[in-house]
Amino acid sequence: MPSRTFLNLKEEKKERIEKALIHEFGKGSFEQASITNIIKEAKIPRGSFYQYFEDKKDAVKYIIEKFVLMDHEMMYQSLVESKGNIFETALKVYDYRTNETILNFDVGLAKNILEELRKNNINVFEKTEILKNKKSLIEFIDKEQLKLESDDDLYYCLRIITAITRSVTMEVFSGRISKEEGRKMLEKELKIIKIGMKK
Amino acid sequence: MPSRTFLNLKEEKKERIEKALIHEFGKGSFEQASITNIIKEAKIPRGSFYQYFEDKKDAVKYIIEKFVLMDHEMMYQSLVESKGNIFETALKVYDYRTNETILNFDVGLAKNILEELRKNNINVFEKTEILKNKKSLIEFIDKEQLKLESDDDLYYCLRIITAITRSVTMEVFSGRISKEEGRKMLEKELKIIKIGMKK
DNA sequence: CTTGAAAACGACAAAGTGTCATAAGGAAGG
DNA sequence: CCTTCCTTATGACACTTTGTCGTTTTCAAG
Repeated sequence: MPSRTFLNLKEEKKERIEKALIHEFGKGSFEQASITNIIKEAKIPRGSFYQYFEDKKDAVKYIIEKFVLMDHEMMYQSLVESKGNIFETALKVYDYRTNETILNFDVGLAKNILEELRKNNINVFEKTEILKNKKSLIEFIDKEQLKLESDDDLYYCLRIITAITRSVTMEVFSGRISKEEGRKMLEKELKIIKIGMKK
Repeated sequence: MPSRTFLNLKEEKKERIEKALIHEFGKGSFEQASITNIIKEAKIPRGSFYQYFEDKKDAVKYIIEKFVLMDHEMMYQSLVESKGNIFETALKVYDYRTNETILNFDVGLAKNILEELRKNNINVFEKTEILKNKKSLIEFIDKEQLKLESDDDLYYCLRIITAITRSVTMEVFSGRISKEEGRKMLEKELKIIKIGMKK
C-alpha cells in the first residue's frame, strides 16, 4: 500500500507518477519495468519513490488495483444494463478488456491485471466487497436464462464462463490471435454453453 | 536454446545443472530465481553458465520445455488408455499437473510451465509437432462421446475443456483451493459440459 | 523569526546479470 | 614426447538495478 505521503501529494504530481507507473509497467513484464525509468519520467528523485511505495511490487499492486476496481464496476454496469444476462456480460467484459484504450495500449499491464483477477477473483461474481453496496454481483444475474437443476449449477456455470472469457482475453494479449478472432471464438464458446444449459 | 557445449556435457554434470535449475526456478517467479544461486548449487563457475545458456531466459525455457514435453506425452497416453475420452483425459491432466512430485514440490516452476502451455498451446489438441509420429492429439479423441452438430463444435468444446482445466489447476497452484477441492470443482464443471453436449 | 515535522533529494551500499581475457584440458599428428 | 589447435573452464570486472540513509529543503504553526 502506498504511504500517506503519496496519498497526500498534490493531484497533479500524483497523476504524473501514476501515468509513469502505467507507462512503465505496461512495457512487458514486472522485471522489465525499471524504477529508474519511472522516476525519470515522473521527474521525482529516487528517494521519493521509496517514500511513496515500499518497493516495486507495492507500486505495481497499487496501479493494478485501480484497474481491477474499474473492471468490476464495468461488470456491474453491464449486468444491470443487460437485465442480468451473463452471456452478454461476458462479451462486454471481453470487449472492455481488449478495447479500452489504456489496456490496448499497455498490454503488458493488462496481462498483469488479468493475472491478478485470476489469482484473487475467479469467482468474482460471489465477492461482496467489490460493490459499494456490499451486494454480490451474483444477485444481479437473471437465473431464468439458464435451465439450472440446482443453485450449485449456477456457481459452476459462472466459473466456466469466467474461465473461458479470461482464457480468450489472454490469447489476444499474448498476440496469438486478433481481437476479432477472439471475439468470434468467445461467441461460439458461449453459445455452446448456453445451448447446453438449456438442454 | 542451450549451446552444444551444454548438450555435450557429461550426463552427471548436466543432471546436476538441471536439478539446480529446477530447484531455483521453482522458488517462485522468474525474477526471484538467481543465477548466482544456480551456479553455487550446481558447482559451476559463472562463466560456464553463460557458455551453456544465452541468458537466464534461455535457461528457464530449456527446463520448461522439458516439462511441457512430458505433459504432452502424458495426455497422449491418457487418450489412448481411455479410448479417446476427453473428460477422463482432462481429469488425468489435472491429476498429473497437481500431483507429480516435481510439480507439487516446485509450484513456482509449475506455474511457469502452465503459463507457457497457455501461451503457445491453448489448442494443444491440434498441434502436430508434439507427438513423435506427427499426428495431432485430436485424432485420438472419440467423437461419438459428444453429440456434436459440426466439426467446429469439437474444436470449441476442446477449447472450453482446456480452459477450465487450466483455470482450476492455476487456482490450486496459487494456493486458493486445495487439490481435492479443485478436483471436485473440475468434475462438476466437466459434467455440466458433458450433459450440455448431449442435449 | 523560530522550531519541528513532513517531504525532497541524491550519493551510496548491496546484489545481480552478463562479458571477456586468460588458463586448462585433451585429442591428433609429427 | 612435444606442439598445435580447438573446446571447455574460470573468476575478475563492468554495468545496471534495487533499495537505504543522512542531509537539505519546505512549510505551517506558534
